[in-house]
Amino acid sequence: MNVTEMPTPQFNQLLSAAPDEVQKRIFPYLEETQLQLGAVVYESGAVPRYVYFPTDCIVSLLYVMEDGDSAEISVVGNEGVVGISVFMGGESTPSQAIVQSAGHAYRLQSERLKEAFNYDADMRLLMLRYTQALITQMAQTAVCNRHHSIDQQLCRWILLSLDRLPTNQLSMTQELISNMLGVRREGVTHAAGKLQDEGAIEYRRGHITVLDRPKLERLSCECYAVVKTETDRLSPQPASG
Amino acid sequence: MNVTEMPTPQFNQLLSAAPDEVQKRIFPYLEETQLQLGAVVYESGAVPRYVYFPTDCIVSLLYVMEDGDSAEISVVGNEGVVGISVFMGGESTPSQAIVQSAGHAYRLQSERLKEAFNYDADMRLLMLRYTQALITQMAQTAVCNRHHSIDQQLCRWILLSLDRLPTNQLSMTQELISNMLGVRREGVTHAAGKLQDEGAIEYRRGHITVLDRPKLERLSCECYAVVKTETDRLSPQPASG
DNA sequence: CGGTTTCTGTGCGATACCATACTTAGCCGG
DNA sequence: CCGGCTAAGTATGGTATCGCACAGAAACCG
Repeated sequence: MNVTEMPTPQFNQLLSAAPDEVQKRIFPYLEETQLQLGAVVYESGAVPRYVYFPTDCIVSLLYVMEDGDSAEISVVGNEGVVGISVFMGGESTPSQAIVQSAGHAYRLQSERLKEAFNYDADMRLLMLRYTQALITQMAQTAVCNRHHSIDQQLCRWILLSLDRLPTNQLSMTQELISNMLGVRREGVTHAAGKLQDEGAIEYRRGHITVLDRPKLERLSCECYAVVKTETDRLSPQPASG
Repeated sequence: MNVTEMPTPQFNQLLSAAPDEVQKRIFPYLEETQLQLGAVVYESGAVPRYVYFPTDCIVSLLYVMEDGDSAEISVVGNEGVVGISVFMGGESTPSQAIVQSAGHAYRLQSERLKEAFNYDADMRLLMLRYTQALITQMAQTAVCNRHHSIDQQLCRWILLSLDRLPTNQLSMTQELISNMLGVRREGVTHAAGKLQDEGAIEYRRGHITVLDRPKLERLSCECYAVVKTETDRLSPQPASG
């Protein structure tokens, strides 16, 4: 896939799996957008005017605390949508959505998704099953934060990101990763150094290349597998046509 | 409230706020149940046959890891329902639900809730808004696990429990609390000792009495307030009639 | 090509929490 | 009232992570 070209809406799994009738209704209103690294998709407490369906970008849901410390709650790629609070009925959420890996997404006016959600039972099921996968991810993040080492969490984080990208390379500084994991930058340096020594990854100034994915999976805690399995289970079957 | 008597369904806020028509449909099928401390309401990965609407008990959603370590993901009292995966469409979840404070709940066959959910848009909104509050709680748990001390987390945990009980006393051993928080029992002993020295709580063998709630709120991290505010915001207005 | 910025590596002390082992104390049943 | 059990307190040492300070190195930019 040439990342400078806008992929079609089918690259987002939710849009792709949406019922035909819903596709007819909302596809005309989808707007192609390019999301820059670090862009804030929505702010904490704000009512999002648009929801975003990523195709080749990654958006992180982040909670930023009063003292500026932060922690990633979950991550959204082309398997999902940013802005579930729109159809969950709460409008806003206390978290923030920021672009973790630049790329493209389709945006849609919140109201249009809400309509489709209320109008079509299949669409609703699709969105709710995705939401449940997201819930699993948040729950597992809580567990992981409690019990696992930075090393393990870094593995989990890289793998989750990798699953949402077409390449085996992440463009991320250790500083940014540390913000996501909610740890010090030095901690990430240390963990990444170990992974490099082990030959699992290679990195240089803002770029991580995964060399040995199986090794990364072995070094990760069980949290990655749990999230992955549950996300797959709850994902729509790839459209046969 | 006499805890040996079964409260009416109205003691659960979701049942109480359910649309009249839904109440007519499902109330006849509600079954009073008594939940013992430690009872497993549903197992990880199982498809729950019943959902539970607590009235004066507390149920914790817990994740238990391969090595036996555990962590509480969120907590459900009379403001909510245990078994959201039933209407979210995923059927099962990787977490476990266990009774953290004994008491009563109404149970309902999962299918009946699912029907009501699909049948009635207001009911759906009610359940989804509650689910969003639950999501906030999980997200905040993740953040809290990452950044806050055991002392702060204990305060948060006591306050969240207190909000779901009619008294200012919790019947909990430090051992159980440590399982919930995912820390060692000694850590809880230490933190609880400090809170007692400060005059915020008093405890003896399995019973914690809150003496100075405002102090507890001050000693807690911001996480409690965030969850409380968001839960209140998303809660149904108390039925006027 | 040289200067500047940004990213990464390292060292050091502080600390919160863990693991283990053991002791003390409260509660309950006989 | 006395044993026994379980809950809670304490001691010691180890380790992961933090906080801070700074040094080296790669990319970038005129």
